[in-house]
Amino acid sequence: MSIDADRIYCLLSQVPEGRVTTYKFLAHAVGSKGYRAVGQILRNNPYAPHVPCHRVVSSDGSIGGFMGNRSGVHIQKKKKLLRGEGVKIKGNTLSDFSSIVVSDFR
DNA sequence: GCGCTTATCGCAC
DNA sequence: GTGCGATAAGCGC
Repeated sequence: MSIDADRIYCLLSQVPEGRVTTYKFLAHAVGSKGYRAVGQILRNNPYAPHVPCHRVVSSDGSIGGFMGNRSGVHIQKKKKLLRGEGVKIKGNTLSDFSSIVVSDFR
């Protein structure tokens, strides 16, 4: 089955500020194991600012990478942005990730 | 305990 | 039609 990109955007859209989600759960939420596919959809991001791709992190709580290449220093800005929303970031990983990760969309 | 490899899905070329 | 890419999980050493 295919991952409904619209579903990804919908779930991500309902994630409040100061909270993040993981590729694994997003993929699982749509009923697929295409963890990478989720990132791929976010990579194109047709919904742009409506879909806070920087709010999506890896299952380990690490930022992983955004904008198609983790080399993007923009990640640093994202981390700071998330921190401004109430998300504490440690290096390349979320400190309170386990406390802010939304693993239950329903 | 840490590292590398395999599996999986979507999008771009 | 093929290849690459924002990951995840498992197996090996």
